[in-house]
Amino acid sequence: MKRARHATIYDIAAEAGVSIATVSRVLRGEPSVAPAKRERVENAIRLHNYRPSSAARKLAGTVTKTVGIVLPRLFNPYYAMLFTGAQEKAREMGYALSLFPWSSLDMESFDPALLLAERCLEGAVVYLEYLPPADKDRILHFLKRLKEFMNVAVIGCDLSEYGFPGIFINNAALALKIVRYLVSLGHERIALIGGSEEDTDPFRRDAGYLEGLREAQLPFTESYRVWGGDTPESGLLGLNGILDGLKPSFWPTAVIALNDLVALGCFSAAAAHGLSLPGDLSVIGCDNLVSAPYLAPPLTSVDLHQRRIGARAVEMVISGESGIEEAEWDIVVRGSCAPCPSRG
Amino acid sequence: MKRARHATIYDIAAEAGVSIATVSRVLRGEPSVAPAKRERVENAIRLHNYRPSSAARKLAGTVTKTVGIVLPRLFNPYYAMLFTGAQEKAREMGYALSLFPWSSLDMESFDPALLLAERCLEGAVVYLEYLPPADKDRILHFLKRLKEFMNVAVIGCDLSEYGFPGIFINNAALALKIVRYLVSLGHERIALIGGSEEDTDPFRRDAGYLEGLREAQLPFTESYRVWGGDTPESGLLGLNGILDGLKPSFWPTAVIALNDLVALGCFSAAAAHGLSLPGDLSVIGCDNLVSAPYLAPPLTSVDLHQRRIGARAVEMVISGESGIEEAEWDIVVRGSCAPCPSRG
DNA sequence: TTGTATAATGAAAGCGCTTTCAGAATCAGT
DNA sequence: ACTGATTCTGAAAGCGCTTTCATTATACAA
Repeated sequence: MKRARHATIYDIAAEAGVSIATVSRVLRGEPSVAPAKRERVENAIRLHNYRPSSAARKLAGTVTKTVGIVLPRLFNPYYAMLFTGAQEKAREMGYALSLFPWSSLDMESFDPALLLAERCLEGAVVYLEYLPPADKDRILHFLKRLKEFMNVAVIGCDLSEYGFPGIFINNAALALKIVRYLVSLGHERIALIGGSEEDTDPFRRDAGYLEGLREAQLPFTESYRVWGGDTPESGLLGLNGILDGLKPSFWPTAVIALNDLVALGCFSAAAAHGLSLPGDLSVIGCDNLVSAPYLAPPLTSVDLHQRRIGARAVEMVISGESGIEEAEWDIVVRGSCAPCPSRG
Repeated sequence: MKRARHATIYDIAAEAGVSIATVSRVLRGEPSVAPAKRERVENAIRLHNYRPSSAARKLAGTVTKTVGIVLPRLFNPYYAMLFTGAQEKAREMGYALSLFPWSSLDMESFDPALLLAERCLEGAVVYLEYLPPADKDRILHFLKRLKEFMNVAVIGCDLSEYGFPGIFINNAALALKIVRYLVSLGHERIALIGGSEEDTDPFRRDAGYLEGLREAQLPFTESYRVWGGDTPESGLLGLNGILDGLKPSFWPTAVIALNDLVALGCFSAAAAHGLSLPGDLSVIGCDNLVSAPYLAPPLTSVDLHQRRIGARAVEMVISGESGIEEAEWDIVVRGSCAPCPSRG
C-alpha cells in the first residue's frame, strides 16, 4: 500500500542516544529515568512525531489497555449513547475501546470469532437485551469462553446467575412504574407494544406490565399486548393492529411503547385513526432520545441514562469488578400522557 | 487480569505435527499445502478453537487488513449510518474497521495521535463536513501526514485540490435543488437554518441557496438565514429567532433545515407560533432518518444514501483509488412541504 | 534409470515493543 | 577510602505471527 516508514522506538533511541529500553521507560512514564535522558528522549519523540505501535505494544505487553464492546445496530441512537458513554469512560481511564458491531439483535450472527481474534483485549462489555432461549447455550458458552481470557460485563440483562457481572435494566420494575403512572392518570385500558415473545427474562417488561395490571385490578387483554421490533414501523403496525381489530369503545387509552422510535410509530397510527394525542390516547416511550422533547406532543419517555450505563460497564470491566448492578432510570414526564379521556 | 492462555500458532503446529510456517499458510489460505496436512492443521485449529492474534498479525504482516474511520458524534444517526455502511463493506472485503470517534464536530479535539498510534491501518476514511479556515492548516497537515502512511479518503467535503480523494456532498447543488423545489411550490420567502458561518466550502449549502434565490429573482433576506448546530434545539432556537424578530406578514413560508433533527426543532417552533404544517409553513430536512416518515407531517427530506457513501469510501481506501466523487442524493417528498399558502 | 522442473515444507529472521536481569554509576555511611 | 544500598541503564529474550530462502519430496520427461 504505502511505503513510508513510521519512526520506531529504535529511531528514537538512536536520536536520543539511549537504549530502546530507556525509551520504552519514558514512554510508559516510569520514574526511574534520569531527568536529562528523559528530556532527550522526549525531544526525540517530538521531533519525529513518534507514536508507539499499538500492535507491537499489545503483542509485547502484559497489559494492553484495550477493552471491547459488542453492540447491535449502532444506528439506533440508544446504542450509540451506550457506546459514547463507554468510550468516554475508557478514554478517561486511559484505555482504548474497540467496537464490535452485531448485525442483528437476534443472535443469529453472534460471531465470537471477532472478539476472540482480538487477543489483546483486557475485557469486553457485551450488550444483551435478554437471553433468547433458543440461543441460550450458545451465548452462554461464548461468554464463558470469553471470560477465560478477559474480564467481561454484560449490560442489558442479568446474567449473574451464570456468573457474569454487569448492569441490567429492570424492565419489569420500569413497566410496573409506568403502569402505575398511567393508572394514576385514570387509564384502565393500557397497551404494551414491542418486545419479543420469546423473552423470558424475569425482569422483562411484560412481568411488570402484568403485575401493574393485577395491582390495579385491571384485566389482561390479550389484544393489548403486541410484540414487535424496535422501529417506528413496528409501532405503527402494532398500534394499527390493535386499533383495527377492536371497535373504538375498546380501544386502549394508553400505550406503552418499547422505545421512543416505536412510540413515534404509535403517533402515526393514532393520527391515522383520528386519535388526538394525548387527549384520546396517551403514549409513553423509552430511551429519551434527543428528539423526544420535540415531538408533538413532546414524548414522555424514560431516561435509561445510557451513557452512564456504558461508562459504568467499562469501569467494571477494567477494574475487574464482579457484581451485578441495576441500572437507574427516570420517567421524564412531558406532554404525551394525559388523564384518561373517559374520566377526564 | 486473566491468566488463561490462548492457543498459539505453535500449539497448532505441534498438534498437527507441522511447522508454524505451514500453519500460517493454511491460515492465509495459501494453496501450496498438501491436502493431508491442511486437514490436520484445520482439525487442530478447530480442536483448540484457535484464532490468530490480530496484534501479532499486524506486527508481522505487510498487509493488516484493517482500515479506520474517523467520525464525529456517533449518536447522530447520520454518522452511525455512515459507519454502518463502511463496516459492511469492510467486512465484505475481508477487512476490519476500527472507529475513531471525535468528540466534537468543531475541530478542537482533532487528535491525530489516535489514528497514528494505530500503526497498522492500511487506510483511513475521515469525515469532514468542511474545512474550517481556522484549523485548515492543522487539518491539512494531519491529513497529509496520514497519507504518508496509508491510503486516505475524506468524505463530506471536496479536498481533491489538496490531493485527497474521497466523496463529497455537493451541498450547493442540493440546496439549489431544494430551493427550486420550494419555488416551484410557490414559496418566495425561504429560510435556511443551520450550518456554520465559517464554512467557506464552495459546495456549501449557502452557495446553492443564494443561487436558487437569484435564479428565482428572489431577494436575499438576511434574517432568513440563521446559523446553528445540528440538533433539534438549534432548529427550535433558529426558527424561533426568525419568527420572533419579524412581524407575521414577513414570516418565511418555507424553511430548509440543515438536517432532520433541526427540522424537528422547527416543527416545535412553528407549533409554538401557531403555525400549522405544512399549511402555513413548509419544512424540508436532510438525512432522511428512520423517523422522518413518522413525523407529523411526514418530513420531506433528502436521502444522502449515507450507507452507500460509507461503503464506497472504504472501498476507495482499500483499493487505493484516488478520484473524487460526488455523492448522489434524492429528495424524498413526503408531507411537510406544501404549496405556498399566500398563493394556494 | 537419470535429470530437471515443480511443489511442499521448515528454519530462521524479523515486525516494534515490554520486561527481566545483571552490570554500571551514584550515593550514603563509617 | 571502602562497603553496601540505591538508582540508572542497556543487552537480550521474548510476544505470536508472516515471509523469505534453502531444502526436501514429487513429478514428469527424456
